[in-house]
Amino acid sequence: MSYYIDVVLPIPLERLFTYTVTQAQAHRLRKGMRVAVSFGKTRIYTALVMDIHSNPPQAYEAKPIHQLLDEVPSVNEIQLRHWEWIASYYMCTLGEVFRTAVPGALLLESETIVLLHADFQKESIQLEEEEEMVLLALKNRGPLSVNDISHLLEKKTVLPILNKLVRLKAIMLKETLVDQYKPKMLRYVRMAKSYNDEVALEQLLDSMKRAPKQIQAILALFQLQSSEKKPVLIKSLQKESRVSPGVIRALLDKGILEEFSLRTDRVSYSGGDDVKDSVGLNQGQNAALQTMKEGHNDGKVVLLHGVTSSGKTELYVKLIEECLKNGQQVLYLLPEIALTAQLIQRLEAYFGSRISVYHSRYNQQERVEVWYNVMGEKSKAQLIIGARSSLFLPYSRLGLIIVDEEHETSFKQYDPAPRYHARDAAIVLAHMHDARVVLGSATPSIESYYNVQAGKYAYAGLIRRYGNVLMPEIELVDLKLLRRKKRLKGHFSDRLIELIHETLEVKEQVILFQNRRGFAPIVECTSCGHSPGCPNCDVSLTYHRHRNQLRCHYCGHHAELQPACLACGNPSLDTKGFGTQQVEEEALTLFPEAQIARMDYDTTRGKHSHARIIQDFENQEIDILIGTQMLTKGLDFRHVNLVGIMNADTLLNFPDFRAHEKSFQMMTQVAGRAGRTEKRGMVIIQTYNPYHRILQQVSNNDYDTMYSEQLYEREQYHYPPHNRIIRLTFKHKEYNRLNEAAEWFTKALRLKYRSWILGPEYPPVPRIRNQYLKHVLVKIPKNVSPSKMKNSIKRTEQSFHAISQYKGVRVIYDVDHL
DNA sequence: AGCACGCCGACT
DNA sequence: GTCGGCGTGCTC
Repeated sequence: MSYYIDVVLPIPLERLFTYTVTQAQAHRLRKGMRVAVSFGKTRIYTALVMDIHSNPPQAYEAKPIHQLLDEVPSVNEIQLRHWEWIASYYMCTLGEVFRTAVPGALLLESETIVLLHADFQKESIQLEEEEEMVLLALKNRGPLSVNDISHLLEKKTVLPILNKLVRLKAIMLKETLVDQYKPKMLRYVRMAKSYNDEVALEQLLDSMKRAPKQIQAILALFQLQSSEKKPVLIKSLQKESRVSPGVIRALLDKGILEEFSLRTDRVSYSGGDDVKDSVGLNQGQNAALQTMKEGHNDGKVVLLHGVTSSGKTELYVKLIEECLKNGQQVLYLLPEIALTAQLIQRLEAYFGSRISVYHSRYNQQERVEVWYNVMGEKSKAQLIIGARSSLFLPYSRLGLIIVDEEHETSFKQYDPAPRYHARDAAIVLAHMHDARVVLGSATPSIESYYNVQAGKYAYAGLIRRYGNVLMPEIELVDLKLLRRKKRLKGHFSDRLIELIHETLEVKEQVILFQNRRGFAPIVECTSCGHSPGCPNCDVSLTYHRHRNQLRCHYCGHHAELQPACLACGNPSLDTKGFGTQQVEEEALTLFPEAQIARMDYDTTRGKHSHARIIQDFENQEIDILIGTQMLTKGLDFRHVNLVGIMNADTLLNFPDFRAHEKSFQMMTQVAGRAGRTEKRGMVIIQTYNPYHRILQQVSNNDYDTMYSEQLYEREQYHYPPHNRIIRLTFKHKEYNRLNEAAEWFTKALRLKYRSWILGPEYPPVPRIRNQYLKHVLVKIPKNVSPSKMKNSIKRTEQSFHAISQYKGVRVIYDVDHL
């Protein structure tokens, strides 16, 4: 009997692929194990076994697999079911989910290695210069990768040359798997076995009378062994015995000591184990906890709606505690890596060594370690804190998922596929584990609140700040009025300046929020109106002052700022709009004594720069912190008493049906940074439109009115949460072809769904990296099942791609687009 | 996604 | 005349 396996490959292909395996392999293989398979002419991929059977494929001959990569499954059944749900719900392939879910280091790929052919007679053949270079390099440096050779010859396409050399039997090509994961090994020492009994040891020491340093080292080793009761690191022996490395080397060479290596974890908790019990809760918290538990007992997702600084974390701690006690795993999802540092610090106090962190700034090796620790149900990975990708770890006994700041849009992956929403995918995952879910926010998403109203989710509220600290006082400042009265200094109203002075005087801190980065987004010629744009993307370039540069935020293109307008030649360029940089400069002149720092995308590129700014601000080495969205993300600063929102209108005027919801959330969140201790904080919102509904709702902290007004509008226009949406993006480098293609697709959809299809429309930036874009928005009617509608769209795509002119047009699906 | 095969412009 | 561009199709 022959055996076959169906595997999924980490590439965007719809189908599974079938390979043959031997009987022995078939018996060892199980669903979820990795195998290396050759795919196509040259490549070797890591594939995942989905099925083992003995039905030979009809239309082709299956290839044998290259090798097994696992003894036990790397991916469990629940994960696979979860992946399948993601692939079907978010309209992507299982392979794309596979690629995103598994740490890169577990996905071995082949590399072509070039070797010299053993019995090649060089003299007999006349070779080209480049061919000679390759052979010489191979002779001198040994086997090389194709990449090395392309470096060597300083060109991209080297395969023709290599193929010719292969034909001449001068070289050979070999595919090798590169194992990317190397466990970190530490070097230890111990006495060689032969000296384990006392007699031998005494003899040894006697014989070493003339090597006092060596004796010193051996004695130190014994001392360390008895005091530490665990293997002794070579490093620590050296330090403890205070001998030179040579002495230990000599002992190792003589065979008196022997070296061994142990695998160690790169990521481990270094604090002590003196964790504390969770604190008592106040009355409001207790009531909320009770409600949450009832909700969970009804099998519902719980939305915890707690105003900023109301002590949501303590409630999470209680729930986590309970779960860990039952030996279950807990996942704590955060929207941004930026938040983790502060949160980890807080949670480590309770859960110490049971915490593992997982996010994209971790390197591959670290991620694999967390993966295996979760898989092995290790206690050090019982509580996972991470960004959305930590959803994919191999949990086997998940008891609780907390989605903190659930309203944050960064939970949705935008590019590449799978374009999943971590909050929603977490709820599905929890369901598969029969685990509980808490969604926490001070400003819940309309979607989640809607689910509460619909009775799908349970609701728990915390309306008071912890320690009865008052909610900040919010004051709207009318910029229009002030401008007329000439009471504006740059972008600062006199009221804001006054309050900043007051705050600085009492040594409190100020946060200024400006929702734009760069010095001035656009440069414009005042005589002809021309504004320099990006050559690859249809967008104006942004002016960055520190390098006197114009940059494109989409493709990274940059150019020097020209002294004169390129269109009309007049030296009349002017900057329009303003960003954090300009606010910073104005602040520097207005408040020369204050320490001022800026935090935005530009100042936080480095790995730790972000953490450093936060740290400095916490330590009150910074008085005024100016920043963008980053500042809204749940950071907890104790000495901030004034928050200034420089211009609320840039938020409100965003052309998007969620703009008002987002503005409310963002302003409420920034406002919440003010006054977290006894003193009541102050928030100044500067606007040209102080009677805007949303601004009124922000200043009255009136979530409910905001919700019902927004919901009403969304219902009118059939937007989420009332109707689900899918956004289709068409992409091609030819303008006309793209237009025709998008038109064709939209017409086909309209035949069936008529008014539920919007577009096609150009996005705000209609060309990125020389590719034209067009959007179509599909609203799913209430009486149509989303999965049916998705299938129908996919079928339309098939007919679409069968048309030869449209073959090269890419179609991208974004289900539940934000 | 890669990669090979296959057909048209600028050049040793 | 070739080298090399990327359009098209296939991968068990």
